[in-house]
Amino acid sequence: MREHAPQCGEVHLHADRIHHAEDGLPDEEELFALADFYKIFGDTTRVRILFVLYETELCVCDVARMLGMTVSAISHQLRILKQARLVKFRRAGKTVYYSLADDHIHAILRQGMEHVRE
Amino acid sequence: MREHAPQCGEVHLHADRIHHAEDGLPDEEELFALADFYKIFGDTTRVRILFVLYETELCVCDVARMLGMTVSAISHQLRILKQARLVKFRRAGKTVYYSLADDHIHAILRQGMEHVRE
DNA sequence: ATAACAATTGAACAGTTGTTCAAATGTTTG
DNA sequence: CAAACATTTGAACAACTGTTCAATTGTTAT
Repeated sequence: MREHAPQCGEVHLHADRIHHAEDGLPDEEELFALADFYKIFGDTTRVRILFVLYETELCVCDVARMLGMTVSAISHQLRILKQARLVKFRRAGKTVYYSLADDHIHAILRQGMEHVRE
Repeated sequence: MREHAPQCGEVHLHADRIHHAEDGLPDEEELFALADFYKIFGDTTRVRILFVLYETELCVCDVARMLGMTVSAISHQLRILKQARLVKFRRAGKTVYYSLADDHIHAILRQGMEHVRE
């Protein structure tokens, strides 16, 4: 990244277009944040976790059993979801219950699903 | 994946919750499609490309110059975006012009940006 | 046909990511 | 305090991803 870029011969012709395209561009920081946000949803395990949490809170063990995966694998992914503030948790004795962080997340999942179903 | 899952002692207590959570679950195929869809947006280069195409069509060379990357790298990513039907293209002589596939994509980008800006 | 240029493609490489396994926390109960 | 259980954590490994480089395709002009 950030090497000196090549030049096609039509720089002059496209100059106005390039200016136009550059005007409304979100800054780099925002684009990074956006990509990072999408990255979280871009894994099947994480999406599956989010959907089993759609209706109700569940403990790590239950999620693991429902998805047919190890508790460790789920815990690792829940940590990522937690850091991204997509899920929240509460401790009740030995067990930890996870749930979607807020209704905003429900909305995002619903929209995503609608888009896929077209 | 798909190994035999562990069991926490509280199976009985959580049984109803699990059933509830399982009911509305989208099938595996849809979840895969959803994750794949998000995966595309989960890369900084691709998101940057989509945003420079937000206002106007551009040729590969212009995109490369605007993002300070090689034509080859951009072309590879455009292929992915093309396969995912996020961009379309038209050929005009030697140059190939890319643009967002339809207004739906504009909407998705707008929404994503709003979410990041909170 | 040949040269020149835009774009695409494939292989290789480095960096990242998700799962597993083993060990460690934290919490409750005897 | 020790035992039992749910969860977390770290290291290691395999699989995947994005970029680079070199070679190729496709188009136009001479």
